[in-house]
Amino acid sequence: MEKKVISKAVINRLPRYYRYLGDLLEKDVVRISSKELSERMKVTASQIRQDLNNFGGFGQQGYGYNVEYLHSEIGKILGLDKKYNVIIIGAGNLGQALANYADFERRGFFVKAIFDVNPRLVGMSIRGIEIRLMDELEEFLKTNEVDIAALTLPKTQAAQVASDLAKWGIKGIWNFAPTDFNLPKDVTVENVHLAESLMKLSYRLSVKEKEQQEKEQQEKEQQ
Amino acid sequence: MEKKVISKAVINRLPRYYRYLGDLLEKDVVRISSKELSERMKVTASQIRQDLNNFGGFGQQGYGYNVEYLHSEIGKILGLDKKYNVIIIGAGNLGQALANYADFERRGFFVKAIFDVNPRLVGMSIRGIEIRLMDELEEFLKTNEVDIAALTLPKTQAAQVASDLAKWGIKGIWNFAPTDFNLPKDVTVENVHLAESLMKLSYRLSVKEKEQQEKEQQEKEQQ
DNA sequence: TAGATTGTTAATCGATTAACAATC
DNA sequence: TAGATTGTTAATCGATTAACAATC
Repeated sequence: MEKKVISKAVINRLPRYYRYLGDLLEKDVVRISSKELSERMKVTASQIRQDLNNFGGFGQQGYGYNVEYLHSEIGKILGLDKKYNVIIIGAGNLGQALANYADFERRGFFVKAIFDVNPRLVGMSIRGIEIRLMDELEEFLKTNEVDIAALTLPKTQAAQVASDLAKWGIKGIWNFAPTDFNLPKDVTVENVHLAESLMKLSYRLSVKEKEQQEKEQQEKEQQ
Repeated sequence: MEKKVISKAVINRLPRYYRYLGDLLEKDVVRISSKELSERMKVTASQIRQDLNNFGGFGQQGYGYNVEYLHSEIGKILGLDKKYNVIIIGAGNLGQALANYADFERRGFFVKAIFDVNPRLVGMSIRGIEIRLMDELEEFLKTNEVDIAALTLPKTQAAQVASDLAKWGIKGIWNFAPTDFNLPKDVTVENVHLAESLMKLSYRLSVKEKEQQEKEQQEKEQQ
């Protein structure tokens, strides 16, 4: 059996293809060629075709790709044809932001509960989703099938909670805490490190600033 | 002049080095070798040395790296030795979450104002940061030096606001809207696409599920 | 059929890893 | 000095791009 492992670079690009195809679908575009898509997405047509052919031949020679079909196929590849039960751990602003983001439901991600250590928040609910005390987490996981836990809590608590979650059978963690976990390899962790994203921005800003300064310096010297 | 362009892969790793070194610093670790760091970070020692030597020789043969010094040097490379004035556009949950995240200040990012189209929010303030009406944005940018605008608003409004910001001189955009912008190349955009991150997680979960199913299938056949 | 565009192989490019001389 | 570990060159590996035959 062809056990083809798809490279991480390809997988990182798939959601972006999915987004662009979804946008085209909304604009009622029926077909698109790799060339046309490449111009919109600012990648090479070659890369698009190469990427897609990791999963199968979705196009047709002389025609291109059917937008609706390709969108749906990439959705399947990304596992968006399934439903996921999600819990949010940490009812701070970020946790609440995720709970409020109804758009995730459209993709099949349903927030079932929010947990927090703060007893004052207990009983509150966001879009009908109840905030519960952390103490109830283990029991909740016994009686509810949960696919993904989003961790929006302080770094100090994150590691402990993550290993508890792994112990209690959670297989998917969407981690917003600025730390890496050491978990059994059957647990999949996807990190969102906001601080690191911001640092990449400041890196690029300061590189450009330096370039600007050097340019000005050169102009001065030429006088 | 050696105009060495640093590869994107290297830059993506820098904030993670910075985080690990910061953690070591908190634990009062004075020195670390590339080998030891590589074990903690689960990358090769070779990669660490190769990455760092893009920017200079920060280590010492036979000794390793001084944690405090290396941390500080990477901070400078990332532009964290400077201060950045930030505005947040979109006072929804995510915008408020960012405004409340005091930790950014520790890195030199200061939120100066929050803007929203909703007049009801105007006058409210978060951690002393005032929420203002979008109409005031242009004027605000004339009288305040703003380095970075965080865009936490709906996709429908994002593109227009982004091009306004570019027009009004903003050079750094931290974009949380699920869309790409087409801006002059002197504007640096760093994207945080949460939905895409979640899709990567569901991809990996569904690949593992498929593997699991195949395994069970094989076991059945062997009987 | 002629034209267009895919799927796929081959060539190129870049990034990672290995190896080791330099040196603290 | 001997041992350790860097900085850096060379080898390997993987990803991207180019090219084109296949085919709609």
